[in-house]
Amino acid sequence: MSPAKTGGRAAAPLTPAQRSLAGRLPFAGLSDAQRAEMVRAATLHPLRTGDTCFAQGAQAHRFFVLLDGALKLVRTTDRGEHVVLLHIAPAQLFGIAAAFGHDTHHAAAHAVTEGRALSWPASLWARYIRDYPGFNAASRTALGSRNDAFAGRIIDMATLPVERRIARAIRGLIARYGRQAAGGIEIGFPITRQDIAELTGTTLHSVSRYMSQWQRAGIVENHRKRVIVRRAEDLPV
Amino acid sequence: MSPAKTGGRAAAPLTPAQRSLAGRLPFAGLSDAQRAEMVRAATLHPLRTGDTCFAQGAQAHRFFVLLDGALKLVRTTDRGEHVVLLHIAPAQLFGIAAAFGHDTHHAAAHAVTEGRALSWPASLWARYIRDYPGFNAASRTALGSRNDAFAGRIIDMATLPVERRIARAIRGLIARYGRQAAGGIEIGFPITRQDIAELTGTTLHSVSRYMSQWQRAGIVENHRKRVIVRRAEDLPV
DNA sequence: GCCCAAATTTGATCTGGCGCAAAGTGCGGC
DNA sequence: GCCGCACTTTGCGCCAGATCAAATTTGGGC
Repeated sequence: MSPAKTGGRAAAPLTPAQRSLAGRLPFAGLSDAQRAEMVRAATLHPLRTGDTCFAQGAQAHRFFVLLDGALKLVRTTDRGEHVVLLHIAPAQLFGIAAAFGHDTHHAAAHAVTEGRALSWPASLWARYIRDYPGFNAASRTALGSRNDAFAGRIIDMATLPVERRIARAIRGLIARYGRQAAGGIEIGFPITRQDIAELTGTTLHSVSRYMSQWQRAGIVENHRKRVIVRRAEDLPV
Repeated sequence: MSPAKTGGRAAAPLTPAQRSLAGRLPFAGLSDAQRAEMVRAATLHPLRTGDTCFAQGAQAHRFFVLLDGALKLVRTTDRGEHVVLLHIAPAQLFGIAAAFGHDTHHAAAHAVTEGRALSWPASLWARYIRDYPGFNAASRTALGSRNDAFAGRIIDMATLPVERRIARAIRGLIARYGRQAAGGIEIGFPITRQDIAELTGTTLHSVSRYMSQWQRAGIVENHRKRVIVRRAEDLPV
């Protein structure tokens, strides 16, 4: 009945920084003691743009939650091609090889903005799943929404021509990471044409071509590593 | 402490048929009483080839486990194109909209062989997840392996030419549903060129062309709705 | 054993988008 | 403020694979 029995004796009170983190754990239904326990077990990772949280193929020693910022999960093929599988938004779990029954990470995690993440030793995964319903639910949500996203990607790649795939990818990024900008909504982190190509399974050339076309039509505004969408409703389909 | 309190009074003993089903529930760590309870709550669905377990967009009243046979999950786009998202093998959960937080099924489930499935009311999902660790684990496994499969598909579609996608799809089907046949291993259910096209995001014409090529090279043997692989190691990459 | 619908094969043509090449351009660093 | 690099744009030729069109095969139903 008492899950917070990690140490026999009473734990030291949380520092103010830890207390702040405890309040930001995106797991519902945890008691204060449980939040405290999780924060004590966690490591805080400040992330700068471009940082690698973990590499593809690395031992999955830890699993993560993103607190702030954004990152991308990238899988590299044996022939060196990069595919962006997913972008991670704050409050989402990532690096959860344990959930797939893997002992290595099958993709690399790269920060695309500065931000912060928390991580825990993989050995705690099963315990949190078992003892903390909110954590169990969060892990399930993570898997469920990834499934949705992946299924959508498969449909898109199987049925849509490149132009519309790019349009949908940009719409998706705007929906999840959009922020107000002069004259429209912009994707909330620096993103290159190459990145968009890796996200849509095409080449940076095609991405550039279609986006230039849209810019001429006044639908988007292109800058180096920035995309501002002026009229999302006019992006193809 | 006593989870099997569904009815106040003692439940009737299981019929032999029910007892047999109870033994086949693919959830580890259930007590006999729990197995009995699940079987009593379940509906048995005999499936004939071509049967629809549920349609895309239907209310997700129930979730399922496949006992025997095989089925495919198909999503149809707004423009009427079919994409095969996944094949389901025995012991796998499917129709688990609840796991994604959906209240409708986002794909149709069609039997590709005769077989049997069990289903439960969706209202029991949360209870089983909470009370039956083996069920919780199975649901997690289902989501995890789907994630893996989907991620693989995305990588393939983003980086491989059609011929190699078809080859990989056939390899995958052989690995999961292969059975001994005269002169090689065959895919364990009837499958058309069109089906393979919907599984690889291409056209039946391209599938037919490449498979004919492989047949001329003695790598496969093609029949109507049947594929026998003679030398899997010679399928492209 | 015949008939027919469904599945498959194959040919001919067309084109979206890739590969290659080269010229522009914005931006961080010094 | 200038330099250089990374990112971006654009043109051009080409080809994998889609589309269009038909002929051919297959096996189940009667």
